[in-house]
Amino acid sequence: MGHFILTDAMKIGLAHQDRLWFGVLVDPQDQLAASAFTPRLYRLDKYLGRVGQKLTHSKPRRGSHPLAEAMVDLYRGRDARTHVDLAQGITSGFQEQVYKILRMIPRGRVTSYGMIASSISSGPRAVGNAVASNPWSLFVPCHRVVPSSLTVGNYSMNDHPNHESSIVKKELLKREGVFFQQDKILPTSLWKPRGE
DNA sequence: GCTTACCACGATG
DNA sequence: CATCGTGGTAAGC
Repeated sequence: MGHFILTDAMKIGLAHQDRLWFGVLVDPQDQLAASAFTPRLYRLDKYLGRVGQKLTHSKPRRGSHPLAEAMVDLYRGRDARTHVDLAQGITSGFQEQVYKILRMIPRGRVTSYGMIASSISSGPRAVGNAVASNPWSLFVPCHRVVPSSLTVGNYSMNDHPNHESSIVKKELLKREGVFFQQDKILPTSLWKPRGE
């Protein structure tokens, strides 16, 4: 039986965004099965509930969990924990390859879909697909992937990508120390994955 | 099983 | 701006 943990509403200091909900799904071995944050509570419920249902066949419950706190810390730009146990075997092999690279992107830096693709001999759209279905929001930093144009690009937050989400992505990157000039990221902040 | 439509992309003109 | 190539997925036969 798994745990579906939902944290309290958070108020955060963005101009266009006055609150966010954070939640994590933790398996019986205390490994992180999924994490999500969104302005719409029902989306969080829906997403984490669905993953939980698939994984555990049991009703998740609400409560508190240190990982949820860690998630909020990450959101606020603090590096709470250096290591988090991620549940294994819930993503495809290709996704694993991509997520492994995401976890190497240093704080304060970004990389591009295309650069990841060439480092694993794949295509940028395929990488986009994988990045978009990252189950471990914030813990696996998919927000550090941007288009080759060095604009912030899209971010879905378990919804269709939209403007609000892109603002969140941009604020996250700024807080992590990525350099912007207007809406463009400076090339200094670009990090290149090592080839295979 | 196979086919197709859909994409958080990229290169080109 | 438009268009096309592209690889991986999931949903539909």
